[in-house]
Amino acid sequence: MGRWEPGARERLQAAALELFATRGFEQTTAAEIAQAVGLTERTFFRHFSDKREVLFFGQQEFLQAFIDGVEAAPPETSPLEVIASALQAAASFFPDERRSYSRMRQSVIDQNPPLQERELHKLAGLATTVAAALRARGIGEPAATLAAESGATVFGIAFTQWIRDGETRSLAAIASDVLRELLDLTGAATASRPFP
Amino acid sequence: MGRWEPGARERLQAAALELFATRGFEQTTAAEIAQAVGLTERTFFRHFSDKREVLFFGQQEFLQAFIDGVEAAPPETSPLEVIASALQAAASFFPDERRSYSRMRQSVIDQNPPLQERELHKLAGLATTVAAALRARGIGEPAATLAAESGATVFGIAFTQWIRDGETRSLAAIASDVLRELLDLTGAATASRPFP
DNA sequence: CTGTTGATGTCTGTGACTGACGTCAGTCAC
DNA sequence: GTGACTGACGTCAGTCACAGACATCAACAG
Repeated sequence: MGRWEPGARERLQAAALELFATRGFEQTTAAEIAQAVGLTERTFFRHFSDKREVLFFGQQEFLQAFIDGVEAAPPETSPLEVIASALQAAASFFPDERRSYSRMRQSVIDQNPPLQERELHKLAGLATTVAAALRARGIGEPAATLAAESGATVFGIAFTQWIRDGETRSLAAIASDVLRELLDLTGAATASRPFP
Repeated sequence: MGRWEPGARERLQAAALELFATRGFEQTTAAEIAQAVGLTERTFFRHFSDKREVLFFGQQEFLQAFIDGVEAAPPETSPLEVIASALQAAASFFPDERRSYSRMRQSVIDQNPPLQERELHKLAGLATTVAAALRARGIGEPAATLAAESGATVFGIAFTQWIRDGETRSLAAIASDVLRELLDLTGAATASRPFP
């Protein structure tokens, strides 16, 4: 056994979520989180660049899943089909067992503007990365960015629906539905062609 | 003459942008901004809820323009046509004279993650408000949110293009083009109908 | 047995932000 | 004209997020 308990980062993340959920984000200091797992404030900030990051660290695999989904699509696939593939890959990172945890986490975020800002920033980063992956497939601008941002939007709406009370469908199924709705929406507009 | 020079808020905003542009956002303290216009730090925070807000205060009219554009659309208009109307209305808030100022401001934001987070939060707030306006017109979910978010995305991409070096088209023209691209993108996907 | 390394603690400082309270010019009632 | 009132500001003191510098100590390589 080492000098310290292993998994300091994970313990800090768990303690932080619990404290944020009970006392609230602002009413919880970084020192309190650290103390709750037998560490000091300084160590907290060694693991997380700032207090908010404790709720967002470790999303690298999720982002990678999204990218993998992009690259898994066969060549010459239309941008939105690539996005559909990416959405399915990303959704696999949120199996139903994770739903209740996600719900709790999201309720904390929804109650704190600073956390919402960070979440939006992460989502924007995702869109930027996906856009780059699309460009690497030969898709030009602004199509790549447009498709990537639309994918992020669809994912966000689907995720919100996934954690709603009473929702039982899988995230993959919901995401597929939402993407379909987006196509219907724009399809309807394209059909009538009232745009200059 | 009063005891103090009038327009404290505007003077603070101007000084802040200038200092952020020269020294950088992190290297500029709120106290320095205040001192630059003969005020104290405490007064700075009376005008702006936090340091970042000095760059974002006063966007109420812009948001209102967007909403006005939504409400100006004739009844029974398809969601994306409503968005097109809103985009045109919003674009009128950025005449060409404002381009160079916007460029400077954006370059400051682009260099500072905390400012980017705030900007995304404001844009998300815009989408939320527009979605509510669409729902008030009888558009259901998720169509309303989807359309509003797409509108925000289009505006964001168009604005980025409007700011680019060498760009001479008006924001309204660019926004119109980007929206057209979005329709082409989804239209192409809808045409082949490869989605389940 | 010894040098190095990695994760941690300790100490100390800066700057964002807040609450309580004091100040003073203009304004309005009387 | 005088006094109460108000709005915009200053002063003071405090909390907390975060960062740099340095010490500590188990583990591990040699």
